[in-house]
Amino acid sequence: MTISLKSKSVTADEIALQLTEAIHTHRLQPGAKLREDEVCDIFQVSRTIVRQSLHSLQHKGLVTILRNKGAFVAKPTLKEAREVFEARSLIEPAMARAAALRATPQDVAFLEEHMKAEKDALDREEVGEALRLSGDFHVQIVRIADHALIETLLAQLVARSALIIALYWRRRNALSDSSSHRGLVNALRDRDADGAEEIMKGHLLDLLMQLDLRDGASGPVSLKDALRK
Amino acid sequence: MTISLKSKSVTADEIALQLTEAIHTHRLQPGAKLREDEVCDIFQVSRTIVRQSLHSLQHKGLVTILRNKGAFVAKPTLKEAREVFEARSLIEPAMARAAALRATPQDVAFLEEHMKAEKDALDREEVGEALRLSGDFHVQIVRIADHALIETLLAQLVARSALIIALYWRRRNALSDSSSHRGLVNALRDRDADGAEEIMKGHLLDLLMQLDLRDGASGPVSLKDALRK
DNA sequence: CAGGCTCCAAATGTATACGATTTGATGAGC
DNA sequence: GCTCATCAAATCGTATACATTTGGAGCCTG
Repeated sequence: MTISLKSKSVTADEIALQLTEAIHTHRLQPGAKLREDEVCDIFQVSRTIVRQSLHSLQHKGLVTILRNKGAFVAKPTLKEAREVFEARSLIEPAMARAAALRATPQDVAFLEEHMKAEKDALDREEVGEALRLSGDFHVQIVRIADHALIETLLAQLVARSALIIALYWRRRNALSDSSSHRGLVNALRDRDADGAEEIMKGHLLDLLMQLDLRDGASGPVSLKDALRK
Repeated sequence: MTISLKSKSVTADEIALQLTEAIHTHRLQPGAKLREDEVCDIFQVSRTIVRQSLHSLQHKGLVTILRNKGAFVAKPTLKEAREVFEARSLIEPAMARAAALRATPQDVAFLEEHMKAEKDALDREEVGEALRLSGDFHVQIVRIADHALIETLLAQLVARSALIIALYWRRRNALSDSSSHRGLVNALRDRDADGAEEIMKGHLLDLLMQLDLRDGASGPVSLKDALRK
């Protein structure tokens, strides 16, 4: 979190992070164009850096780059959306099980704090922050399971999930149903591997079931406005 | 293989492909340094393009880039190696099941051809090509399962697997044990979902069991020699 | 002679300049 | 009035020049 004071040193990662946040909080909607020069002006860096950011986000699946056309916030199809949650369903239950077998009291305390922060964000009606924390909860489970590769991998899937929620979610407030997270923390505390696995499995199935076919298209957004806070 | 004759039109992807092949065939060993200028000379392109390639390979997990230090062929730790195969064990059995339910006669014929090509490569003692085909077989299963996201994902894991084999394999020729692949194709042909899933599970477990703790370090290799064919 | 310091060459990081492609508008022709 | 060719502005792709960092050679010093 050390943000350099020298204004010149805005790194590609920082730009990617801010763009990611804008996407997660729906200030940047799927399909929005990300013109290189515009991003340059906003962050006061050269196109070299901006291009690094955009390519990085493309790898994470948040941005689609079309040669000679430009970069756009990714707009997952319904099939891609299902695939993301199917992939998570393959991975996360096993991670929940492993986490239950490894979780220390410190880990459980950390998750408790995490859930509290999520609830607070919801109470303050900071939906974007709540969404981010809700996704990060799943990543933290994998961290406790001590599986660095899948942690990286799931972070990407979670990032895409936020995008998908923007497009295909039936009822936005459904994500505030934190009973599954509560149950998971309890299972981890009790070293209940089977329980943790089952809860995670059901939780992800719930999420998948709430995907909807409605057309998620909506008007474009000014990039500059989206990044202003 | 095809080194473009028009010196101007070597793309970043082509360079990444050739480097990947050199890594897979162990002509470039884990830890080898990839100096930007050197790669520039070899392919006659600017550093811009080379940097794109190296970053792309970093994302795939084949190359590690250290800031202000340079790019190196990745050298997975034993833990990372195990994680790769654990991740595959979570994903691939389910894909084998899905593939068994969807495989057309054309798909089965394609896999038969694929296995034959692999056997031919082994007969010709083209170990690198055989290794590549053996890995690609797994990716093709996912393609048949019609899961684009996991197909991309597994392709990366398979690429890393080749690296791991270079470092941690107990007996190189073990990969020539193609009976599991044979069994998989049969299961797909017979629409035997349970069988396909079980075979894949066992196959990956076999692979994991053959990882060895021996130190995989070895001397550096000349980059130019590694790319000459 | 060991230790460390300065300075320089080499390699990477970043910005800018130039060229190629796309796009949207304009206007001629049907 | 509509269609299509043409062109200019906008935008992206690539190469190159400049800045920064690193690692080590060589020298000084204790």
